[in-house]
Amino acid sequence: MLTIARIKEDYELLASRLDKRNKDFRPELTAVLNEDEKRRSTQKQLDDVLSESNQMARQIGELYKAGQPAEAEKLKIRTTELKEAEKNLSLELASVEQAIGEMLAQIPNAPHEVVAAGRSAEDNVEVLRKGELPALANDALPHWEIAKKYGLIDFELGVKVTGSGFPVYRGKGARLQRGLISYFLDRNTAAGYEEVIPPHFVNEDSAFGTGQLPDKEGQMYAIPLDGLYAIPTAEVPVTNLYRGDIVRSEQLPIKLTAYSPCFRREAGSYGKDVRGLNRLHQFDKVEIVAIEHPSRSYALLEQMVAHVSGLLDELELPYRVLRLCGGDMGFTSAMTYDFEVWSAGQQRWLEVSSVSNFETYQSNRLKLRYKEGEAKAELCHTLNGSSLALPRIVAALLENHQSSEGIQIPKALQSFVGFDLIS
RNA sequence: GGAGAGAUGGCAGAGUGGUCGAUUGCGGCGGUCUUGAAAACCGUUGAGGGUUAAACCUCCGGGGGUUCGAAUCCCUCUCUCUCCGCCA
Repeated sequence: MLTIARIKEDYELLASRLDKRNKDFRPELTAVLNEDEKRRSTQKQLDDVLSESNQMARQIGELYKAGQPAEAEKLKIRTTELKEAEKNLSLELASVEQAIGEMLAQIPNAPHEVVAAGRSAEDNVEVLRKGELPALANDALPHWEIAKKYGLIDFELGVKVTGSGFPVYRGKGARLQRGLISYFLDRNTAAGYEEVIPPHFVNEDSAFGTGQLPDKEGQMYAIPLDGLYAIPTAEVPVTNLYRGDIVRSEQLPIKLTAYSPCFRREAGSYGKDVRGLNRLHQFDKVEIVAIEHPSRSYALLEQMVAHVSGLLDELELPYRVLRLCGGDMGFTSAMTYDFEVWSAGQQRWLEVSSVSNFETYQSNRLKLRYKEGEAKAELCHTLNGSSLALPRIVAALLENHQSSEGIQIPKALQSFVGFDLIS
């Protein structure tokens, strides 16, 4: 969430940045400030009442000690009034605070200065394009046909066991998954990310901390009996490792990487976009998460983008990098780069990674701060990105690297999967 | 799943109704001493709200209650530990 202090100080700047999202948030921002005025005055009234109560309690104690219970009883009449006032003011304060919280939750992050204003994916800015689009034979297949032909993935079996969107990987298909996960993790740790294995379920506090709750509740699988949610991405448990912490500035940046299965309900998805591996309810992903000092977070974002680019280079996949426009960016992000690989069998671009800087939007919810010297604790910046999401990478590998001999495995991957050809 | 114990500041650990936001130790920071370091000694050291600054208010796992007054008493939830049972 945005902080009230920042809304107050940088009102016009924030409002104009938010304009990039193609909506005027001035009414919302103003409402928050008004409500905050109310909060402060209520708080003040309550504090005064509490202050008087504390004084009276002290006096009463002293009177009892001095053997003057009659005097003490007299004072108690006033404390009864104070208690009533305290009760009312507390309720009022709680409701004002709740209102502020709900209002702030409705306001997305303010896009960074360089982010283009825009309405939809049409307005995204391509910042990099790399690799040759392969010229495939006329009988080239989409990945779901290839997966079937070589017995790599069984979608029907997944339907029987669980439901659609839960594929079963077999043989070299399964081995390819495992190899890719190892490959990504090794490359990430070599780049300075600490490997972690997080829980695959999180509690409500964690889901709120990274912004899945309340807005995306319907997108997560829930286990109401235990108050848990299946993670939609490792970002959630990994970022929440530091929820509520105050780290010392020397510890920054904190860089973490984690493999996890990801679970998404994808309610409302249908059609050719969800064919094969394009969109699944369960998929594997290796994530990178970073916590950084505000002054260096954008430099780190660029590093993360370069790192992910390096992976795609090694996988010999043609790709492009887009800086999302305000209208296409996620609710919590200040700047996002999307990576799309070319799917030769489908003749379309597939998103395989999204690398974002959330600035203080997440850390404000997480109460994740750093302390520099003796200065007051300040909010950290949080970043994350996929490095990488497996299914569409697999789709692109199968489609782009197909030939009459079979599927050629890129050199960088061969030692991880243990073979160089699927045939 | 059954029985018991517990949850206090970065850590350890006092505190069982009235100047307790909290004794003390360790750690951290600053200083004295030293060529430098260690040791010793002195000082300092939680977070949030609020204020020009102060005053002031809140926080002793979460929530509720008793009381003029709660870290301390009661209820409840969560979590941790010990023992038993079960088990990858």
